[in-house]
Amino acid sequence: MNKGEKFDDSLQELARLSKVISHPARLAILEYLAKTRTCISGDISDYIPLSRTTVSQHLRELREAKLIKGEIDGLKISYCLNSKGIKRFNKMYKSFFSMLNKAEVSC
Amino acid sequence: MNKGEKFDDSLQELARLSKVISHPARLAILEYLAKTRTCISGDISDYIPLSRTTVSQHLRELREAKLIKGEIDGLKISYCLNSKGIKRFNKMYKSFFSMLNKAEVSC
DNA sequence: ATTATGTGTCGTATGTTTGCGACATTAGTC
DNA sequence: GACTAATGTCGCAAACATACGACACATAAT
Repeated sequence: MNKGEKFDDSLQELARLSKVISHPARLAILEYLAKTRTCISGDISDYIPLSRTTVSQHLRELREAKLIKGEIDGLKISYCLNSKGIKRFNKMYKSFFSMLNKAEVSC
Repeated sequence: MNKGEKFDDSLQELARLSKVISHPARLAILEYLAKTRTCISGDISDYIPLSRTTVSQHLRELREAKLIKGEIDGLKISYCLNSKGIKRFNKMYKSFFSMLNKAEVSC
């Protein structure tokens, strides 16, 4: 039950980040931001078939995971990809999976 | 609510696979199988601080996601990495993230 | 100062995941 | 056949995630 103790930190962080991208809405948001590099704000909820409230929550999770950034710009908020955070995630992902790929499979 | 309709198939599948690796226990199992290429069976539950039942459930999820294979070998079951499934996952992951990395960030 | 607009946060309902003990199953051993 | 060992499956409880309407908050326009 003592989650903090049971598993290796790096496994826990990779798990945490994977969870963030484990929802189609969040992937769709990232995809949308990649396409419209103009970092448009929450009219993302027109593009995605979910209520504005729900989209806002997904945006928060993405922001907390440092996969996107949000900048206040007058009335609107401009969201965009956080390439630093994305690269960090990529690095963790790669190092885990290259370990798996190096392993010999013997069955 | 009609999950099947809302999002693109490829997003949904990437989300589904990401969810599988979004738990430290499942990552720990994969790591263990990579280290001990001898594909040892469910004494994984000695290595991981969870009950045998719980480990067995995680193994099932990994198997259903085609990230591992299990072969009956007399009384024991030999689990090992499913490199084909892992590669497939890697491909999906890469194609999504290379799209993100190509995007210009404008804020 | 009132109103309209773009947002975020709270509370709540409903669904999903996690973890586990108790039971079932199957393969070898005596 | 009865016994043990290695597993898997069922059913429950507790924790967590998802979705949303109602409300609160700011900024800008009138």
